[in-house]
Amino acid sequence: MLTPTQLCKCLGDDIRLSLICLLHGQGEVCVCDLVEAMQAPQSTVSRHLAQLRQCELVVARRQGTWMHYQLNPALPDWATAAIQALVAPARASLNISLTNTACCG
Amino acid sequence: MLTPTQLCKCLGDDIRLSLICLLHGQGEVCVCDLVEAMQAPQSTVSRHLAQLRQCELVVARRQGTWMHYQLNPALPDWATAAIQALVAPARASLNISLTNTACCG
DNA sequence: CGCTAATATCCGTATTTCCGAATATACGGA
DNA sequence: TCCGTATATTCGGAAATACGGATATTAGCG
Repeated sequence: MLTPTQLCKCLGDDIRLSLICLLHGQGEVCVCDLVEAMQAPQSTVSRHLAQLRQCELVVARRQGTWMHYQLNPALPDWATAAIQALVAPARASLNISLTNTACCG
Repeated sequence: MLTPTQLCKCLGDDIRLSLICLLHGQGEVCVCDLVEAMQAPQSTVSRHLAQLRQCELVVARRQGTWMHYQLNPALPDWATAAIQALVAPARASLNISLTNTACCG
């Protein structure tokens, strides 16, 4: 079960916090869009996504060869509240933008 | 200036998160009480306090040989909100208790 | 000044985390 | 069944972080 320390550890990294920002309020986003937005190697993004999955911050759905990620809609309230508080200032300080290329269906 | 990533890094450690919980809603607490509550070596607690000071999450006031710590009352709103969201579940998962021995004035 | 108490800092070591190229896996289509 | 695309995992090494005993600093007191 997710603990506050684990949540903070997950969010205490620029790449992971950026991913959370990209997903927040966006519904599902596919990995290729995340990789492009992050300007980081695919393996790096994938590794961080795995970590977010492991903590159950995000959930993934496979559609053919594509994976669609979204924030776990079943997060505990305190986690949702913490993320909510952080997303806006994180977007500002990390320069987040998602150019929805919709590379996939 | 405090960034969301930095805040999360600070809170992403059991000892530091515990210290924040001990200070939250408590006004000033002196180091000896914190060391006792944490059941950790003094140098370890002091090192983590220094880190929290560096990020300006806490502020310290000297009174004679004692140091009194408290949450920085001038934190940005988003940081206050995030901490607020985390403190209750953190107290539960970390088993926090402050036996106010008031070792010092 | 010398002594003691409270706290901070140093420093060598152990542990954790991060990176990204290479490789593996899963899937759809020919 | 073989191929190409999308994504995940592996792995060795680099970098960051944590630890705690020893030591330094600061203050009060006689």
